[in-house]
Amino acid sequence: MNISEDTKLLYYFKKWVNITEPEEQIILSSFEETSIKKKKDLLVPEDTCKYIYFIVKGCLRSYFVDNKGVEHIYQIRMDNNWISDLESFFSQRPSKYYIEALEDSQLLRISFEKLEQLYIEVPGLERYFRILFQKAYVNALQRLNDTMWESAVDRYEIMLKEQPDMFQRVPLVYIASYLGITPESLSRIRKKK
Amino acid sequence: MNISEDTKLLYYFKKWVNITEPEEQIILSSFEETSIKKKKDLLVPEDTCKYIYFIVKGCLRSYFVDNKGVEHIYQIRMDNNWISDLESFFSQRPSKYYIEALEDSQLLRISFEKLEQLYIEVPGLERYFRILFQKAYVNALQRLNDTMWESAVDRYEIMLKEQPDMFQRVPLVYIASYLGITPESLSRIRKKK
DNA sequence: TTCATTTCTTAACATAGGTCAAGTGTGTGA
DNA sequence: TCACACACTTGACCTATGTTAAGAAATGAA
Repeated sequence: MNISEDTKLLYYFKKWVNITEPEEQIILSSFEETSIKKKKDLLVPEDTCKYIYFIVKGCLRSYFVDNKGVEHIYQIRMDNNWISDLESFFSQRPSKYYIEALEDSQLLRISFEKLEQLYIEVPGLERYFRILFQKAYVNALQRLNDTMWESAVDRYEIMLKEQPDMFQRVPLVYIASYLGITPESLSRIRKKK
Repeated sequence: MNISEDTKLLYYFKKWVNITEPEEQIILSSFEETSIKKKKDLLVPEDTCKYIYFIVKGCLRSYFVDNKGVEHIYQIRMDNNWISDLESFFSQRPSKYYIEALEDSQLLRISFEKLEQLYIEVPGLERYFRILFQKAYVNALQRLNDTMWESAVDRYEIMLKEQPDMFQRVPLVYIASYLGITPESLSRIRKKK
């Protein structure tokens, strides 16, 4: 693992919990470096999600395909975020989702078994992930409220304000799906500005 | 704290983590019993949410009021579930939400400070809440997907199947709002059956 | 540099669900 | 036990967004 990658990961852990020197080594040895090319899948339906991934650099989406064959994106994640199918990962049962790279991406991954072991060896990480999921849950509820009660126009503007970088790196088709609308609608919304 | 209440709370902790005898005592002494009458508020906007509540028995909703004065319910919780405004609780900043009792309810509450202390005294609880938030997050994403991609009819049917008890105890106006539709639409959906 | 593919836009039309307004029951507090 | 608020329904009409279909613009591989 090179310097920039491990300092990045540890930096994000240390933002929320104290990690000792020896713990740092245990953590670093539990993660594996991996990379994935644009348009390749990290996970496909029916496979069990074996890892949680920290995105060192890159961009990925997770989506499912409904019974009419339409793709529905529920997450787009970029640098310094985590991506996985937690439902499959924690139950260790087959996933319903795809995770696909939208850019060539560098990742750090940890397996289910290693993470369980790490929680025991470095109790601070249990705290880190408690806080991470807590925040993720609060964000998901906020996004749920927006989806239920804000118009497509307002959701677009919220996203434009809160994640402007996505509009630089992600095709609008995907952003439309993430917003819960069609590409045609997004196009109309953008035209009105 | 009476026997049925404390066994209930500990039962739910023990479902996911090991708790020793002395730890049980620490936990029980950190929670306070409280109760609330139907239609009373546990939390109102601008107040900081001081507690997380475990619902021993009862039913509560949390909602916000938009700038047109319309109420939007984002959670309805009944027996053996937790309720709070986590955003306000964890940041200890003013809330945007109401939490209101839909039935006379018995609760166990723990304050922010006590919980932080408890995480240190009983590390297993850090694990318990990590797992709790993890599951809550996965559920919130599932609900988000349903809201974005399923029709109102399908969402109604999913809810009818997964939370049939709510239909026995909660007025349809509130269920409609929770589903993200108007009471009129819910009425029409039910008529078609 | 060119062709093919992907991405984005536009327009005409369709529809789910919202809005407004007017009911009918029904439970509960005076 | 009366009345009044609350819960729910119904109908007419409206609007945001979806659907279908076509083509323009941008991107990238040969």
